[in-house]
Amino acid sequence: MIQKVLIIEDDAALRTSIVQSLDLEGLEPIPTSSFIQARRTIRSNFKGVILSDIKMPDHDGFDILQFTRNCDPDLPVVLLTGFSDVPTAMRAVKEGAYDYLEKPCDPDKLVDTLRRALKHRALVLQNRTYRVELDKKNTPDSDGTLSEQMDQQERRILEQALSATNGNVGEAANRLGIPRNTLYDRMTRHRIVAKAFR
Amino acid sequence: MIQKVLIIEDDAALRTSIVQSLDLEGLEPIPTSSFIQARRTIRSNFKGVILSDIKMPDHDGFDILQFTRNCDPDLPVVLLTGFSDVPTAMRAVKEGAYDYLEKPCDPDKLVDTLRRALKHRALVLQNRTYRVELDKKNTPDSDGTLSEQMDQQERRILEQALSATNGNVGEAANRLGIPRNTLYDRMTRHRIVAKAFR
DNA sequence: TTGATTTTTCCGAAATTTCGGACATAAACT
DNA sequence: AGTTTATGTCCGAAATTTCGGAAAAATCAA
Repeated sequence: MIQKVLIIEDDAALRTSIVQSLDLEGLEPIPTSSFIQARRTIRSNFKGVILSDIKMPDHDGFDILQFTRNCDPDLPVVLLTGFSDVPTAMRAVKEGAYDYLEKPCDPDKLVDTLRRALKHRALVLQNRTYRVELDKKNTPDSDGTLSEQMDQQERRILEQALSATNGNVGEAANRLGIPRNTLYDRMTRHRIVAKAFR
Repeated sequence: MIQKVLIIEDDAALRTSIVQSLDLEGLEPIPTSSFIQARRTIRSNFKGVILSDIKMPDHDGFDILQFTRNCDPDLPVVLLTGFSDVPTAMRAVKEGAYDYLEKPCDPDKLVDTLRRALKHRALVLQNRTYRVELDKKNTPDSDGTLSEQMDQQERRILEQALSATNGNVGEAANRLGIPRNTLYDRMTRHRIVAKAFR
């Protein structure tokens, strides 16, 4: 399970306190004190979420939000907002922030929210890998000579049968419903050796 | 995008108010006044989320939570909790509720939370369909004689080439790099007729 | 209908593949 | 060393596939 939390918070005391809360709950805090510092960690395949103060000396939450969304629109950003800043935070959510928390915040609530965000992130990432897997399975058609395509397929089947039988040629031949010799013929044609599957 | 929200709330006034808020935001509220009534809607492939009062005359939120989790552990349940009941709600979250809201609740916050839950649900459902798709693509291997598997593959390639050329056998043969006659041979073997692709 | 064009089938020789059997080799076990 | 077991190669007859040429059938246009 992914559980990194990139923290962007200039107030050192609050930062340490958050780190402690997360550590206690088995999450992996990555504390930073500024957007500049955090920047290089924000990537499209970052295996975690972002927790950022919404108001900081050099940058505000919207910068971070924009940068992050540009980098990966499905990377959750949770904002920490001061007492009177709730409307701003709500606006930020409308613009794509995942959630917000009011600043003197209950550690439990913080962790709950982050876990939700992390689960969301995990789902998105898994979704992506599934998608590329499916693409891989769908594309291999449509090009190459018939004999080339058939050769490839034959090679795949042979390799699969061999690895299923742990490199035992005789048994693989049985499974494939062909005599042992024929399998050897085909293996020779494909330059496959059983040894590679043991 | 999925956007159903199964509402379980015995207080009619509050229920209507919630329905209005959701309607306004383009969600699809399904109002019910009791667990019994809501029960039949809760299924493992329900394309939405559940919003339930945590405390009601006949049942409490934990019943609903348990029933729902039993039915589909990835079906988000958002609980509505009274003013003094926050600790209970937090416990419910630990036990698998998706989130909770304190009862005199801001419609915006309500909708934000539900949207998060819906997004979560959408991801889970899409994930599942991807998974079965992948299974479908992965399983057709590994069984059947080699010649059977090759036949299937050949048939697929042939049909694909033919449909790509709109049923023109000559052109299909060109693409496949074999003489027309050979393609006819193979088509005959597979009982494929070009006419079917025009 | 007639003639031209395309699609499909038929034929048969050449090429390729199959597969049983024999054999050489290597590793594992007694 | 001797036995067993599995790998990998070679041979050659039988079976299957390929593919050019030609004939048959279908389609189309005038």
